[in-house]
Amino acid sequence: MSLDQMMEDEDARTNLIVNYLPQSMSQDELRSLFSSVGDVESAKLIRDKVAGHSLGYGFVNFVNPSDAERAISTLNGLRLQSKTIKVSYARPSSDMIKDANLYISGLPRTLSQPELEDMFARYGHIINSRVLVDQASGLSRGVAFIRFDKRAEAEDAVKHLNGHTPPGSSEPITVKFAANPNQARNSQMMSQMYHGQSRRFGGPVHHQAQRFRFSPMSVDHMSGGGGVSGNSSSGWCIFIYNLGQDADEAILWQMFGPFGAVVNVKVIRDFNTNKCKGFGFVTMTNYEEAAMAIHSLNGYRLGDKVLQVSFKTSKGHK
DNA sequence: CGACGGGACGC
DNA sequence: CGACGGGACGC
Repeated sequence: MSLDQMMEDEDARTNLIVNYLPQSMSQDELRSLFSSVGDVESAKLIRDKVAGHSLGYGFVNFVNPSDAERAISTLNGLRLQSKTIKVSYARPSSDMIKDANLYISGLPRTLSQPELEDMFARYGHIINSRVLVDQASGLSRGVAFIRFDKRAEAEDAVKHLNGHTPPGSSEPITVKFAANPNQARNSQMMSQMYHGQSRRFGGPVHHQAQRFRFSPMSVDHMSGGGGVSGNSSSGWCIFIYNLGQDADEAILWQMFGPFGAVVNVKVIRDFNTNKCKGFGFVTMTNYEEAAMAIHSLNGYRLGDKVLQVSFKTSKGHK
């Protein structure tokens, strides 16, 4: 047996994962709480890598397995502020358990959480699941999350159940990997933050040096030809090509926000992998600001790629 | 060298 | 209800 395996076996009986911690709880407070049960070898609060705020969960490794066991029985379900914490054994660390959270939509509104798990259980070990309900009515929204133990199990579930119509239903369900919470939030809420951005992306500076790059419909070439999509009430839709696969909504806000009123941004991702397909859209309210953004950002180098930025062409056209 | 989306992402 | 994968004296 390897040293890694021995240590893993040790950890399996002493290392706990603690979920649903209150936002304000610090790593010291986490350690302190669990020290009331026994000697804590280590306590780690997981934080956002860049922003540094708590992600609401952490790991506590005890010295003695018996204390870890007691911590589960005495602290699991403890109410702290508005939260009820969950204390359970941490699975051995592995990259196979990462990114195993699925997002399911189009579910029958009558489907309960146990029934949902029954549908998915054959593809692997379910760590947790949740059916989202409408706040006002308390009724199912037909949307759920399921976290599998292993990513491969989740992949298997996507493969078999995406597009599948449950017995007694008329509608196929969608099963895909869940976006991470940061990603999901960016599409809403950030519509206020395009003020105060630095000149990192040029900003609405006049007479900026131009980079000449091919763009089928950049403002420079826009005279005759194909229909530029929607002005009207929705604003001006801009097509951004050559984004990297990890591009997110935040980067689009950051790039276009300085040029004016941005009403919407969207990174187009592969349905299953959630990786960017290389392009996205930004809608801006005012033509002049959209034109300035296109003029300035077409040819902009983002990471190792040179962006092509233009008004979106009409649907169905290349 | 690749090229234009589209329901819902946490009660 | 609610953010489940860090860091690890290594290449």
